[in-house]
This record gives sequence, C-alpha cells and structure tokens, in this order.
Amino acid sequence: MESYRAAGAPALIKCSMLECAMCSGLDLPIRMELERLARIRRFHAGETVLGEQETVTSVGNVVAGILRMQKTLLDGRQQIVGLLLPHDMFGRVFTSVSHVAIEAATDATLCCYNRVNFEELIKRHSELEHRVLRSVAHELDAAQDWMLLLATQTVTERVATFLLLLWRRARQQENMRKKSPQIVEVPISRKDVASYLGTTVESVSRSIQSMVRGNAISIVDTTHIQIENLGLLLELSGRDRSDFHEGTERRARTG
Amino acid sequence: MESYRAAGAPALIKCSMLECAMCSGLDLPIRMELERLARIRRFHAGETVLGEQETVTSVGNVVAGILRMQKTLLDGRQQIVGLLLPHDMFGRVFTSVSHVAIEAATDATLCCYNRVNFEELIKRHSELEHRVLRSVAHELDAAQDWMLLLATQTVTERVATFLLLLWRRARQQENMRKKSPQIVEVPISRKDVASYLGTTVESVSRSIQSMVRGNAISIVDTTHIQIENLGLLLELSGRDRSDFHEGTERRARTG
DNA sequence: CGAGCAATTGAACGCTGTCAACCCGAGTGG
DNA sequence: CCACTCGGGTTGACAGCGTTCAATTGCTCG
Repeated sequence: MESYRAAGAPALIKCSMLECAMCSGLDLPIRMELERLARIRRFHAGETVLGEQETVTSVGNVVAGILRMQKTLLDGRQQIVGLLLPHDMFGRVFTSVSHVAIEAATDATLCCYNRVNFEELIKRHSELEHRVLRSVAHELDAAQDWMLLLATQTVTERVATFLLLLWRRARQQENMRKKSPQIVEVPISRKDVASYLGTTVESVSRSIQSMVRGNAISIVDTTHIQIENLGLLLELSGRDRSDFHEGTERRARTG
Repeated sequence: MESYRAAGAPALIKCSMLECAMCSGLDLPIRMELERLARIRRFHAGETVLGEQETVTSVGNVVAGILRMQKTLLDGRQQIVGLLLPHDMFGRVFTSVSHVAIEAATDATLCCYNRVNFEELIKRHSELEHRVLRSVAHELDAAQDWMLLLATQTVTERVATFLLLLWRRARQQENMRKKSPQIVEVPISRKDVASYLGTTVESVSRSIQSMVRGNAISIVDTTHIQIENLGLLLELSGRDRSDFHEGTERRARTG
C-alpha cells in the first residue's frame, strides 16, 4: 500500500458525511468506531494501490474514481479481472496476501481502514461481516458472468455488453435524478477497456467503428458514446434484456 | 432442486461423521443444529441440482462426486464457471435467485440444508457466516484466476494449467497418505473439460496429443494422464511454479 | 509548432472453431 | 459369439476471427 496523500488533505474525516457503502445505515456505535479507523487516501491515475501478491494492510471502499483489479502472467500478459467503482469495497479481509493488483484507473479517492483493526471490528459486529459477504458475493457473480463473456462471446458482443453495462449503471444513478441518458461515458482508457474485455485496443476500436457503421451507436468523443439504437445494441450484445434491467429477477420453476 | 434420492438411503444422518467442511471443527451446539437440518441427496451424472435463475431453496456442501456450475447464453453457448469438489459449499445464502445452474458432472452425494433455515442459523452463529465468507472469497479468487486464463492463455496453456491443477489437488490429498502420484485422474468428461477451459473438445484433444508428442505427458487411458516431465508441463502452462504449490506465499514489498 | 500519446485504419498471419470422417469401447440383441 | 448401434474421443481439412505489426491521424501539452 503506497502512502501517497494529497498535501493538505485531512487525514481523518467524518466518514458518515461521505455516505460510503461501508458505513451508511449502520448503527451509530459501529459507525463511530469505523470513523475512528478511517483514513482518506488519494491516488493519481496509474498509481498502484496494492501490488499483486503483496501483503494486504488496508481494506476500505472507493469514494471517487475507478480502480482496476488485474492479474499478470509471468511473460507480462495481463488481464483486468474487475473494476471498482465508487461505493465498492476493495481489499480482502482475513487474507494476508492479495491475489490481484489494485491500481487507480483514474484519479481516485479511497476510504481506507487498517485491515487488522477492521477484522477486529468485524469480529465484534457481525453486521459488518455480513456486508463484506454481500460485497464478495456480488463480485463473484460479476466474475462468473465475465467468465462467460470472455470464453464464449465475440469481441463485438463484449464491447456491446460493456457499453450496456455502463448504460445501466448510469441509468441507475440518473433514475434518481429523473434523467434519461442516451450518452454513456466510458470512464476508462481504451487500453483498460481492452484489457477488461480480454482483447486488444485495435479490436475494440474495430468493433466500435463497426457498430457505428451499423447505426447502433455514434461517437461523441473518445470518452462519450451515444446509443442510437438500444434494441440493436442489445442484440449485438448477445445478452438477455434482463441482464441490463436490475430488479427484473425471473424465476423458472419453483423449487 | 430435484428431489431424487437413492432408494433406501437414510434421509437423516450424522453429519459430523462425514467430516464435511461446513460443520467439522464447529462447536458442538452449532453442529447439532446443523445436523438436524442436514438432508443427504444423491444425484446421477447429468442431473440438474439447481437451474439457472431458479429460486435457491437449498445450500450445502458436496460429500462425493463433482458438480459443475455453468451459465448459458441466449443462443445456447455455455460455459462452466466453476467446479464443485467434495467439501466445497454450493448454493448461495442471502440470495433468492441463482445466477448459475448447478449440475452433477459425475454421480454425486450432497449434504443439503434448507436455505432459509440455514440463514437463520447463520444469524445466531457468526462463525458460520465466517465460513461462508471464506468459501465465497475462495471461489472469487478461483474465478478471477480463471478469467486470466480464459482471456490471455492459449488452449494448450489452459489444458496444461488444468492438468497441473488436478495434480496439485491430488498431491494435497496424497501427501497425507505419503504417496507421490505422477498419474492424474481427469474426473470429468472431455466435454466438461472443454467447457471449463472455454474451448472445444477438438482443441482439448489436439492440445493433449501435442503435449504427448512433446513428451510432457503420456496417456494411460481416457481419464488417466501420466506426467512425464513436470517442469516441461509447468512451462507449457505459462504459470508460476507457486500457482501449484499451495502455501508458498510470496510477498513483494512490505506495505 | 513539434513531441508524444491515444485512437484508428490497413494488411497479413495464425490460432482455433467448425465440419466431417474415423476410431473405439460399451451396451444390446439376434 | 458376433453384428449393430451409440456416444465419446481423436484426427484432418479449412475458413474466419482476432492478434500482431505497421502506418496514419488526431489531440493535448509544453
């Protein structure tokens, strides 16, 4: 864990004011203990938060910005195995050595807790462990879904799925603000998109351009893509509509 | 959850006698409660334990045999996103709808608990939730490692990695029995191997044969493969030696 | 304005999926 | 006992998607 901290930034702040996922909604006594442990850290894009196979000293959650979790093979090939967005937890409790590297994909602000202290807190407050479990379970779902994507889908399908993922996420945010965005922001570089999708920047570019020619999307600028035909984009993704409409849980047979 | 049960098999048994992962080492009172909930179920190879997007009514752990977790795309393409071996937990607590299908890859025996009852038990005994967390975290590590494999490695590398995985697992078991096996058993069909590795049976076959020609392995029979040159197989896998030697945790810098 | 990086475009090669034929062992029935 | 069938596995030929290498464009920043 690097110790970068923006000059002048307060080392200790009221976590509850940030409404972070870790502590919001918790009982006041637990929250006060959490606040005592909380340290705000800022990272610039490209900086390493935690190295692969490094000892995990801190856990916490993303306040702002995006982190990438990635793994690297001996010969340098690497793959992004997960993105961490604001509110997501990072780090792994009850595990000394990390199996992924965590880096800042954009400038990022993190709310960190000393891992050992946090684990002690967990032992006294099972509600905290429950939250960690939910977080890890959610990550597992995402990872398994991505395995399906990486193993069976074409590059164009992957790109379409990724765009729809960004769209859904934005829609969730915007729904609260009563907007209907057709322009999705791609908050990370093409290189990171490619690495996340298990392909190359060239292939991503080609897929995007082919979807532009197919009138599914259009390009506003490098980081903003307009959805011209949502249905078509859905078809191109090869995914089920419900994959992008949270809350529409279907059930097959009743066990 | 299908209700197949071998005729004459006892519906209720002493779970502690099975030394299952869920209950072994737990305090006696919790274990007794678990035993009361436990139901042994048997499945034949190919049977569905839990359908994709089906309501999760049971959780538990594998007693014998192998389960596959898989996901299916609209057009039928499917991918095995995890294998469940004896002692592994299956099912997902605190989640009503499953995101994966669970099927028996071989004849299998499961120790099942009603999910809701199990969740109640969890709320009273945090040690149980801790075990679930460890299990899910372990699954997540495996999933992320497999993402790296699927996205960046060649089919031959994947096959080599898979063989070494089986080898390591066998070695762990055998180490206790003081044996040194050079023959690994492939406990699932070529089709399942291919689906787990994100490829086809043809490519798996070709990779195996090419490794035979390269004197890395030799074929005893369809389900038994002899490792002729472990170092060569490791090279072919493109993996780090430590990936297959549990307990050799390295640390980079000290945080 | 030039340097440098990101993104796009083009061309060629190669891995691997697809389709097909073949082999083989197990189970079946005459 | 043998012919037949069937499913799983292997092998071969071939095409296509996507990577690789290379060149070009466009944008940002000093």
